[in-house]
Amino acid sequence: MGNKSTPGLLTVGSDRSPSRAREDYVKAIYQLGGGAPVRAAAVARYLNVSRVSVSKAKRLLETDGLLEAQATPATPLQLSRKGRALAVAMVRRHRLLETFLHQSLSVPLERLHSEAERIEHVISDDLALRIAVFLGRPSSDPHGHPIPYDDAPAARTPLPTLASIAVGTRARVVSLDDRDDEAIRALAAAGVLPGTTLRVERNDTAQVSVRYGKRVVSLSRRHAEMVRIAT
Amino acid sequence: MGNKSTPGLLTVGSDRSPSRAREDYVKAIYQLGGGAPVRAAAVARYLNVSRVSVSKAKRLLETDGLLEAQATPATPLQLSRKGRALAVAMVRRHRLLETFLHQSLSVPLERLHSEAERIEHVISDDLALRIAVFLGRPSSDPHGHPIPYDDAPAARTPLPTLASIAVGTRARVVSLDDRDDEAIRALAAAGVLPGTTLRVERNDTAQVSVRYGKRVVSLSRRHAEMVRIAT
DNA sequence: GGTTAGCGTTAGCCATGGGTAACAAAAGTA
DNA sequence: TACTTTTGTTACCCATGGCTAACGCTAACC
Repeated sequence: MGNKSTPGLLTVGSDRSPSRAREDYVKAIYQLGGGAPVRAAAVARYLNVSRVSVSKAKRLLETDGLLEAQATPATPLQLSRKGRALAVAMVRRHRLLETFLHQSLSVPLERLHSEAERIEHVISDDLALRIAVFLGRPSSDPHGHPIPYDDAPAARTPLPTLASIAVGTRARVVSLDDRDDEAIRALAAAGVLPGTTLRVERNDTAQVSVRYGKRVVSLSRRHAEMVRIAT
Repeated sequence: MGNKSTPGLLTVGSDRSPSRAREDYVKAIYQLGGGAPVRAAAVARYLNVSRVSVSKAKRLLETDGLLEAQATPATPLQLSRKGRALAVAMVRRHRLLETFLHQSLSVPLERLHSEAERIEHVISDDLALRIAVFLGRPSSDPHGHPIPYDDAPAARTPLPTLASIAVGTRARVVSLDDRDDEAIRALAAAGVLPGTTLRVERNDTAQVSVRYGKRVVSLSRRHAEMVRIAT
């Protein structure tokens, strides 16, 4: 019942089933580190759970062979080969689901994440593949994130965000962080979507203004930080 | 861990999350009684859980307002208006999912049930509606069961089964019980599918033989009991 | 060096889901 | 009516998920 759920970020969903919890931890570790070791406390913050819960989950995940055994308790968490494969499978399912929900069922952009978040835990890999085929094996989801078809760690070159760009620079929007409904709604309304090419007009601590074509829009810094771009 | 799971029947799935369990109980009560009161012991048998678990679930369901309050402990379980609405929504989601999985993703008939069984607990009503629209609001699922679009208790006139028919009678297959993979596979292989018109050639305690067109197939009595027909 | 902040762990509690054993009350059956 | 089976309940146990309080350790910070 106690579900604090910060502003827009990941809300684990109050419905914890055993396998669902494991998958959430594995996913979190993967998202945070992209293969690299992650501090347990970071995972706790990310998932909005106590450090204690992470500590307990750690044991279970190790038993399941999803986590590399730790040398000392303080060693950062590292996914095992199996854990990484599971994480990538989750990401694949998530992005395929988002793509399907958006393209075929017209689910609005800002609702994709939460809807996919629940379904991704219950569909089989076979079903995910069938969805991929149905969609024609799309290479990226509606938020601009690449869809990994094999278990490769998905070369995570962290692109710069719109907030980190100097005034005057031209950039192409690559992807939007999909976990914040409100931000997505605002960005979509402003026309800042994957594929859009724009130029930074202003960039101060509070606001980032961008121009594309004839239109100039102001984004809050928080929103600008959720936009990944390529120059 | 202890999951006995009888032959092919409903296997609750070891992944019990709070809401999932509630929905399974409500669905079971609905499927067994079709609106009429049901004995708790029957529910226990149907879901492969102990009577104790049902007894405990009863309290929770009453608290949630899904069950009508009982006069005496021995009173059969009866869904409340709210419980019935939930049950019908579950059935609707289940059948829409099966239809979509079969028609769009070509998931084989005998795997539809278990796949839909997991997904139905995590999709929103809005999503179910979108799927319905996507499919053109089909009136029945691949097993021949009607899809309820409103919350009407879905007039359950229990059709006779193929096993209860006298030799020589002509009948049209209306639906197949979708919960038994093995039976579905056998029936589909034998060509006994919703829509097929056939005639009963033999009907004894072990076997039921039917003819359709030039083909004559023998079905085990158990399988024949899973085929609902109209004469 | 000392203080402070952050991290991971243990102990103890709550709720949910599920199970046995045991028992009294109902329902069937002879 | 008397005996047997079925049914629902209570008392206890187990595991999972999560939480707070409290403690020791480590690593910055002054």
